[in-house]
Amino acid sequence: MALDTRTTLLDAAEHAARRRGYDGFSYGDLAQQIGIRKASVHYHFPNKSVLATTLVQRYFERFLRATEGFKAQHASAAGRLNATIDHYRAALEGGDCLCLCVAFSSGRDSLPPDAMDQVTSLRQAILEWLEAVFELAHLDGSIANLGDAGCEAQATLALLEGAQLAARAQNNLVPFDRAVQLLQDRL
Amino acid sequence: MALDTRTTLLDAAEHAARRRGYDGFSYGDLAQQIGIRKASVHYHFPNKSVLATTLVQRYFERFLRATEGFKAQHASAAGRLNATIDHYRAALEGGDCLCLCVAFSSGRDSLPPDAMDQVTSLRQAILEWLEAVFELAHLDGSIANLGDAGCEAQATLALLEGAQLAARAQNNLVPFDRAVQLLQDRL
DNA sequence: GTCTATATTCAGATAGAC
DNA sequence: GTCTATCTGAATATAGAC
Repeated sequence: MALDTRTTLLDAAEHAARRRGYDGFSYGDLAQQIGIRKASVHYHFPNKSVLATTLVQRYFERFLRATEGFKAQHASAAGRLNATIDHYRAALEGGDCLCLCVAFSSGRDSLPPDAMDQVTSLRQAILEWLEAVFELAHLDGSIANLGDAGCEAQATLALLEGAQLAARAQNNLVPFDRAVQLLQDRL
Repeated sequence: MALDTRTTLLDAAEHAARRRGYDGFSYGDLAQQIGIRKASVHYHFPNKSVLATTLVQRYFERFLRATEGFKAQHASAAGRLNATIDHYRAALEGGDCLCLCVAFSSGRDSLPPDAMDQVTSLRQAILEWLEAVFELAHLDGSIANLGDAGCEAQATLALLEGAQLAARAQNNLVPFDRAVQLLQDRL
């Protein structure tokens, strides 16, 4: 099934953004990668701000679908947290691809405000998901050594994003796995 | 005491790099900020790669001096870890300034290889410092709920760097404080 | 929808005067 | 050490032909 140009473009842009950040890819790069001219990229996304916003929106929707899947597949808090950890691990693609939230947060000042607002919303949604998981854990007892659900959520998101940075800095998954091991030991 | 131009330049560059990443500041920015022309910046640092490498080197030396201070001032593992957390908190400067390691790691692909090598070394030194702290904790018992020192070190670095990202995304220190609270509860 | 051609702006960098 | 002047390349973006 051949994808339309717009989708191919979004895929290429997302991958580039997650590897090199917002400043790190250009319309020229994207055009060359998918075999059209950069003026044609402007036909699909009139400017880079629109492209970035669309990118985060699509990423956001995918995240919501993913958590719906986790809820359907895992009844316990431990199962849902484990699935979330795997999600962040898989996003690394072996070690050189950050989650879009990390890639865009660190370059915050260069990101167009519209796109940054989207990132903030996404971040909030991730925190809410994690907080719900830890609230469930307080009921089902599937995670050891529980603290306040809000703090656990903030700490877990920080751990996952930091672990991604570490993996990327070394270009392999070992630092990620070591960083999350103590959390997984509680499951 | 008036600083020499070179030092003023390094200070401005470090601040800019930690706010906007490697791609996010230019010789023109620096020149304007300190009131000289950009050709004069090239006199002090012939190219941006040299500037970046110098920046990380200086940051590295400062980190080593900081940990020496922590060792002198705090005999317990808990005291040393708390000082390290404070160090990362202070580096945020209220919420819009990342540690150089985070700022440069996320833009890895655009960073000149020499500078990236320096970042890798710095990262390694931070991990060794944290690992030594957790090894001491195994002896002095000042940190509760201890796991393997290597994993604790990786997890702590990830937590601190992730907590910085969270604080920066929201432009205030609250997410940082919430993310590290459970760790501090163990001290 | 995609192209050529072009405008504008800005980046990193160098030569050479003072 | 700092300046003016200039080069080169690349980025975002637009106009208009096909």
